[in-house]
Amino acid sequence: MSGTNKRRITSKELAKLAGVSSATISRAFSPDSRIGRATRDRILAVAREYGYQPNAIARSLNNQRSRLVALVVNAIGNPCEAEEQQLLVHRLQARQLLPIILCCADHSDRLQLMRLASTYQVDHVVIFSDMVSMQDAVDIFHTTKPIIVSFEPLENENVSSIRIDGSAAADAIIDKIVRDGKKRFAYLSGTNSSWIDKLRRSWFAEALAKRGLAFEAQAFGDYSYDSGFKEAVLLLHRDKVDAIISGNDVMAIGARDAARRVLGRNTPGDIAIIGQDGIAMAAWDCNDLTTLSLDHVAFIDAVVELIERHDAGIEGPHSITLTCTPRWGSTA
Amino acid sequence: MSGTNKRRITSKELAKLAGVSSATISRAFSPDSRIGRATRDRILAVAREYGYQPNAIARSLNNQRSRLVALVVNAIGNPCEAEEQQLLVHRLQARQLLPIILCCADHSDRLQLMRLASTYQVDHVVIFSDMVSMQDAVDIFHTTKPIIVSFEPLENENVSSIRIDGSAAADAIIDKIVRDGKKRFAYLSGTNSSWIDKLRRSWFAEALAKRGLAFEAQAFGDYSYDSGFKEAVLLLHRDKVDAIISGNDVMAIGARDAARRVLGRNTPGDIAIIGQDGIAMAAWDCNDLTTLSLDHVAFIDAVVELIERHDAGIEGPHSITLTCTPRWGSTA
DNA sequence: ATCATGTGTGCACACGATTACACAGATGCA
DNA sequence: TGCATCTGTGTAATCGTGTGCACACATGAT
Repeated sequence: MSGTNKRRITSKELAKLAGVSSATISRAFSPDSRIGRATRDRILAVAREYGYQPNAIARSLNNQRSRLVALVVNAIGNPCEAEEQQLLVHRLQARQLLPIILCCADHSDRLQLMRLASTYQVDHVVIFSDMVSMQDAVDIFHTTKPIIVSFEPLENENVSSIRIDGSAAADAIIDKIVRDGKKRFAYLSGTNSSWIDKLRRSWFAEALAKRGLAFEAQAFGDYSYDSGFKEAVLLLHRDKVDAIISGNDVMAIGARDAARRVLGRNTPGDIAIIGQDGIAMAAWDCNDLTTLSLDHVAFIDAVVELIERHDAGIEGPHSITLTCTPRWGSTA
Repeated sequence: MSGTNKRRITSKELAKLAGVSSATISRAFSPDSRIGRATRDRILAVAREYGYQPNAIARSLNNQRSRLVALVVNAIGNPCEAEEQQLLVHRLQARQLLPIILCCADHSDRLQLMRLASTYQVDHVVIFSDMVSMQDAVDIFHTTKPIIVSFEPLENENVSSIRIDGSAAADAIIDKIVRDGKKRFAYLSGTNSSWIDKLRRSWFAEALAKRGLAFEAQAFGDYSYDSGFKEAVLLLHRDKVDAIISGNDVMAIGARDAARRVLGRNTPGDIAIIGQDGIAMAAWDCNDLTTLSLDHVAFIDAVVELIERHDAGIEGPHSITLTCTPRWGSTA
């Protein structure tokens, strides 16, 4: 019984064992279907005895519903996304949905991967990555009717999206930095020019413009600690800035380390460093980062809400807007 | 054509469009099957035109191979595992295998989740979590013949495992700490008593025993930064230890912060702090942790190797052993 | 011309479940 | 009793592919 690798038993075989038809087996496993109380109990007992469980692949084929959800992410290790991924996976599993992770550095590989996932007839698609074009996604997943998307809105009946508004929080942060006397601002991008990167940058750019200021320097990293470290050295040394707005928290930590270690500058006195995301690590004692943070729970609540509407078959593209708040630390 | 949500076209419909039978369609998509060169080209052209792709669910049902792989993990955000998860996901995808993530805090929920995944006829199972009993795993996945397992070896024809040996590295690390004059050692566990936690602890315990020493204190965290911080305060204040061996790197960072911030102690002078895992963050300038590290690439190579043997149908339980090495930082 | 061989295609069934439909028996009501 | 209604079960079709078998045709050797 335990550990032996017999072939899995099928519904037809179980039917013979229980002295019923395979249709009745199926009914015993469907919560609300016409079946006698006694019959169901007997079948479930026999099923337990022989370790029977309905084959989800066969069921999916018949149902036209796979209960699989594709999650397209930039990276699994990346803390910025990991916390949200973790939450979402839990929420999905509570709804008996299984997440398939699609994660790819290269662009054409990513499209290939999305096509592969689409052949598995996934019921929903959640796109965390800012590297994928929504139009590509729509083209590939045009059968799973609406697709759930973070960030990038697209005028398409099949796309629901979550919009993020960080302008008020950025304004509050810039306000404090300016009052502290900082004058030369730099923006440290996470990618060359993704949709979300431009959006985040614009919040701060507008806050600066309102005060007659602008970014005096611009650097491009790749969202990693190392790139934050390296670019910060350049910004501080070459451009002599005294405030760095980073595209995410991890690069901000790298920048802080660079300022402290390589150039002997301290925050917030010599230089202000601002993160974005509000990951747990930002609040660690050794970091204590000032950051524009998004409520991860609210974000995932929104994703789940969109998935539920999709599941319920409510028509039309949906959109939910979330606003960010500042987290005040000792780096600004 | 783009973004419209027509129903996906089936092989039978495409057959009609291309003027062949559905069997021929199938053959056009199977790399080595007897089909005329010209016919295949024509079919592929028509398929591209109508956006046809074979339905993987139906294929899985027929094939008895789903090309799905279940990954059982403790947490997605957890950096200790995330780097390996990331690597593995890439390697799987290169082999056209799709990873399903199973991630659960609660024990009975986890079993439930594994049962759910098993109904999807996953081809392989990789268990990263030290919280799941191998016997449970074997019972649940007894149809997917061998299952791939990290860490815990189990005498079972269906289980292949990867063994980790950190004894030599632990010995080298203890050697240095003892020479530095440290005398009172504490072990900071990540879980109450998981298999891997006991194993890791034993490497250091033996190294101490060899020198006539032993752990004088023991604390239990949960692999998180916060628990490392909290438990370290107790260990340093109550037990007056001067060396802490942590079950992973993240808790070690928490312990270091606690020592520095709450009690004003510095490493490695006042106290030695040792991590385990060798995650990228350990090498960040702000951390520079001394840690017993495992080569993640080699680890994932081993996992993939086991999966390939499984795929190739090579019988028998397999096992691969990896050895750890020390990473020297400024915390010991 | 005959036969062996090889190539390309269609037919029909299998994979393991769900479900519309039909039907037998029980129940209720007049 | 006669008829309508409801309950529980079986039959058979269906979901979309893959593949063994049969067969038609082309090729080549004798």
